[in-house]
Amino acid sequence: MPRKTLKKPYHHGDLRPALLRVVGELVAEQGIESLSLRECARRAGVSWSAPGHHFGDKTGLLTAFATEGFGALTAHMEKRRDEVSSPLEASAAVGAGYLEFALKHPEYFRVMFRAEMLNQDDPVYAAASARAFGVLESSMRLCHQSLGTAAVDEHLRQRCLLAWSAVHGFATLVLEGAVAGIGRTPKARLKRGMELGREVLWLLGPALFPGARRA
Amino acid sequence: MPRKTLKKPYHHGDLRPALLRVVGELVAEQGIESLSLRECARRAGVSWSAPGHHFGDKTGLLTAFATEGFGALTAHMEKRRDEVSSPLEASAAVGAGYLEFALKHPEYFRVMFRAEMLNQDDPVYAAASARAFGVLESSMRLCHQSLGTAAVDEHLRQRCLLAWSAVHGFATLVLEGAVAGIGRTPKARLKRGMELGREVLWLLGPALFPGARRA
DNA sequence: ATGTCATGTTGACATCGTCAAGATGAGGCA
DNA sequence: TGCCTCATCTTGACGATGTCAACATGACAT
Repeated sequence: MPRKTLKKPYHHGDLRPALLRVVGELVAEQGIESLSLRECARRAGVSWSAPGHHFGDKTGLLTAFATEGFGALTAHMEKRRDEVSSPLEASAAVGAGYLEFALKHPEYFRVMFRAEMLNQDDPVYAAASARAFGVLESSMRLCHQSLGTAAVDEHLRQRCLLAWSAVHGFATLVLEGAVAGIGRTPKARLKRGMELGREVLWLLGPALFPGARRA
Repeated sequence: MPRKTLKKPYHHGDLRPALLRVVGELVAEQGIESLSLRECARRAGVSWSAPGHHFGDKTGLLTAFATEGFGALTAHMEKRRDEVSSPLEASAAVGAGYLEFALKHPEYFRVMFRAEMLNQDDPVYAAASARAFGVLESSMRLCHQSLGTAAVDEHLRQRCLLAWSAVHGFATLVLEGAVAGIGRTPKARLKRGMELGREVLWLLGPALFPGARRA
């Protein structure tokens, strides 16, 4: 069976992934608020209620898209982590990777944390988001072990939460246009956001790794 | 003319503030996504398109509501700041006040930063949000001056951004249900969120005030 | 070949945001 | 007082949306 035919066949053949791709396109082009199931269906070349059969409802579609986003975020952080050698560099790379992903793929990032539009009880979603947080946590634990600073840090969870909060908050504020002097185009946001972000997050060092000397 | 009459008069008499109050109620009860102008109008006891005459469109209404929220946030942080004596306590109080406001008034907080639903070019909105950030910035500047640590800190802006990012990120993650072990009811979120938040934000000390010794 | 069932379509309905046109009445001005 | 003006509110209308039920198609197993 051909993947693409000129005469449109009754069955799309690959609708589910196609719809997820379309969601990304539309959110990137026009934002989330104006996203509609019918427009997704139109762009996918399919009738207006076809998405319902694959995702149940709008919440289901966005939950699936967010889940995909968490997978991509996890992969991106792991990739950045594996590009450096020392555990301390790895932690920094994971944090920078988180920010980089948010600024490079705002269409994912903006959906991933919009609880009201998602079904957070979906076990696949929950697992994907937990895995992403796990990358951050494991890199920090490894860092503390390697540094010898409190191999069992009673505050490890708090430090992870602090790191996550800082990087997530910075990304959110930049994406929502709350940080002055960044620019509004995605390109400007990525460039200036990463520059400023590295400076800001670098200051976190003494809070996250109290025992380590500054590099 | 009586403020409230049993027979509803043709003119509401106080519709603008009434609608803003209704927005807060509805967002608190049912979230933002399901908020509709028509339901606001219904609850205000007014016809479905009356809001348009006061706020233009939905974006205008939400922008006005968000502006009100920034005013309330500013007042709350200033109140908490003025309850303590030392500059360092004041900075901590401002940060805790930010978090407390977010958890106590999620109906405001969730709207205030939803850029896509707002008209960020509105000068009143921009001024209100700038004033809120100003409270945080001035308290930190005062703190550094008082501590004598780099009366002119070249990294002051970055440190402000770090503080803002951390407290904003933590509040956001808690509100979006991303932090495990907090609970989902507003009451539980407020209690556990503030407890955990104080612990987490406390760790920021060395990053924000490198010269100061821990209290 | 036959039947089953996932996949996709069509029709219908309530609701929504927004605009234009009309109704109401409070307050200024004679 | 009587009239006029204009901000305020109502009503009517329109296209768009999410969701459901009923129906059509055709891939695949038997």
